[in-house]
Amino acid sequence: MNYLDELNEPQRSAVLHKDGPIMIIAGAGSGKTKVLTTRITHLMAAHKIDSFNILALTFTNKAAAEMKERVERVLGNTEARNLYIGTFHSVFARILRAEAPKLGYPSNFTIYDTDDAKSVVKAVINELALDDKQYKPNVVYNRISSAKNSLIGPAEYMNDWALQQEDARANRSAIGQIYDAYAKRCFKNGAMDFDDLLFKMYLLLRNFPEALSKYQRKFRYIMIDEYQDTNTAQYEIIKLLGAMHENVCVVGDDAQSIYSFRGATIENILQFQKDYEEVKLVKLEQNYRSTKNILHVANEIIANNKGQIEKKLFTDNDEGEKINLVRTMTDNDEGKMVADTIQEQKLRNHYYNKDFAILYRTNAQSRSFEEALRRMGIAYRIYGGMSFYMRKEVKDFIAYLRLVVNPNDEEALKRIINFPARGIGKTTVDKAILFANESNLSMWNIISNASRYGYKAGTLESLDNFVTMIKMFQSELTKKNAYDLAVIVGKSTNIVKELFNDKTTEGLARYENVQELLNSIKEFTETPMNEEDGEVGDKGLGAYLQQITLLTDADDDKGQNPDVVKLMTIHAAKGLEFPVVFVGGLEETLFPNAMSINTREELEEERRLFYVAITRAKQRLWLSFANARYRFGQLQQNDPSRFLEEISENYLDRSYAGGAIKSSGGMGNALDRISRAFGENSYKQQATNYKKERPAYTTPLSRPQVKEHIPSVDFVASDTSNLQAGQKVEHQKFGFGEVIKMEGAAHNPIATVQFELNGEKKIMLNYAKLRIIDPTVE
DNA sequence: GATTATATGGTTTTT
DNA sequence: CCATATAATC
Repeated sequence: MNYLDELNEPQRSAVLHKDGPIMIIAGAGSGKTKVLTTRITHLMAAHKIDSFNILALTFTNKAAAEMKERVERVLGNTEARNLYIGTFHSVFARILRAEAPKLGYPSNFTIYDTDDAKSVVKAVINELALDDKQYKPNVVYNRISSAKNSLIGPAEYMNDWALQQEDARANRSAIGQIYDAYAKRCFKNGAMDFDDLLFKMYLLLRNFPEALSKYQRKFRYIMIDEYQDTNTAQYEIIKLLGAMHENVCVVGDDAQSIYSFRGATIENILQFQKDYEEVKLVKLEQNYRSTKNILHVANEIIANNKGQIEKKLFTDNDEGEKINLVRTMTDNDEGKMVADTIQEQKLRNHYYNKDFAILYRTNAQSRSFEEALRRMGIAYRIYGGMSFYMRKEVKDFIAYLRLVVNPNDEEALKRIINFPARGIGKTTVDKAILFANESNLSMWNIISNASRYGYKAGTLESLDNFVTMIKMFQSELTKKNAYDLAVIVGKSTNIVKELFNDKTTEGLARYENVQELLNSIKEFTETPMNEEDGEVGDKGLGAYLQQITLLTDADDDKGQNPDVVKLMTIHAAKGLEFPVVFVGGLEETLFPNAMSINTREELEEERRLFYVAITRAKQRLWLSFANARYRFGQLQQNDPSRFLEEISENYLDRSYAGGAIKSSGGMGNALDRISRAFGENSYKQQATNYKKERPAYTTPLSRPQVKEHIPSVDFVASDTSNLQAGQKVEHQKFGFGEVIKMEGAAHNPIATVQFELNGEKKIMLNYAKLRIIDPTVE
């Protein structure tokens, strides 16, 4: 049991606590995952608790996978496979799938992602003949979502006086009606949205005592990660599940609560102690992650929030360096500064790409970082934003698969009934939807009996062909695995062929995405699963679809280059750590965000977010802000973030001008003077606020003027040993061009290239990277 | 009914 | 700036 030796005192007491409720307040970097995994291990190894009886819920698949892996490693056997470790959503989806009939749902129900759900909301709003300017689908969806997260159903919503008042004041009193129609539509479609996975789980446990007792008996030990981010629905479910054994262990940090917009409430932490007679409380306050400087600044920031659970984070780690604070002129300069600095740090301190993370408040900020990194040839990966499964071509393909599994899935049907174009247009579809609503049948039901509904002969034929095709797929459902069936779908619908024939760059990318999708389906069918007795642990399409919607692109790193700089929002970075962290965009209106400065609660959440960002860093931390940045396509001036003023000056190093150019008197100043002369505002700002400050970081002028060229996404250096005159090439900086002549010795070949943007250049092939565009020369 | 041109409006964060 | 929605045209 030597795993216990690696723990400090409070950690060990948390692990050794076996029965009864326990709450662990775990500061940033205090080893909370270690405690959770060790506790699971200990329950199994020392107390002989059956792995089937342990439930651990996390917020991300990644966290779940990591926990499982760590338990497995310590245990040294495959017992960990039987643990129920997963996200709230995926674990509940799995349970709901088994129990769906109780709720009147088919067990192959579809899971609607946010896009699908909003589209249903929109359709419902139109059908109710409401104005979508007044009832913006986004707004309505958010209200429905938060109602569900508070366990308020349509009927309760319409009877809730406060909610009705609120909606009436906003001139949106029909939201309850929309909610009702939306819920009914989802039910008819055999679909649940993300929030339903929680809401229906709650209803299952509340309304079906035998189901409740079944899962209460099964989950003798329950562990909850990131407890500060649970919402009412999650809280009530945990309470129900844990009521029999009361072996509930929650781990959280009130200082890192950043999901209140999703209904999370810190109240759950305070409430937890009141729910049980005696709750053991453990505080983990030793930080093993960051330097003293970084931790000090983090503590300093968070101290500005009122009403926290008292704790004092400390570390035995080194002092470390001061925190770098860099001002740049624009968001593009900020990107360049970060890229330059990464380059420099790699050389100076021997970091790899994977040691760096660039964090930001909003997804839109990734652009300038991305461009700068690409220009410097630094490998990177953006997490979040548009995920793979949200891309149009991928969603279209998946819509076919969804329809095959669940023909009542109207969203899927609408998506592909005329894709690729097969002469079933808007009029036809609208008519079908109308019939469907009138008769309370599914749209699929209408079109598969189209002859009864008075369609014209031509339309009827198109519909029949479509229905026949889908039915053909369905007949293969039980005979073929997910991959084989997907291949048939791809072939019969012509999707793959059509994309293949599209030779534009985007078309190529789309084709590759669909291929990647097929690969992932193949991988799914070939990977053995750890399904439990009796459950539908099959390799069919239904099983595949069930998991896919709950994946985010942060979850699959497989097959990707592991040595990359990581870019993500601060929200997405929660729970992660990196040797070197850049936090960009520390400006008023951006961070804190303009949407979140109206109440103390909102502002404090922004501050916690900043706290989370800082505490991701292990060794070095850069904070940056730009005088001006593009927003909505327009240059916008911003003041530096108020949070920066909360850091004491002696922990900051403002001298850092970024990358190779430490400019205290050279280029930067000159450029600064120029920009002052140009922009009155920036001048004023500098004169008032930044007298003492270093010049803003700007791109050095010393390099020859090169017309901007952003390398292609797929830029890879080609083998140029046989390069010949006449071939077309791409250079990372100079852009596209044609080789005019070859010269130089064999060991040092030189190509003269005529570039479209930058004229004739001599390129030494031993050093330059060229991508050959057409390898064949006539 | 399909394809193309123009308008509009939206960025906070996510399972 | 970008993506999607609507209008205009074939």
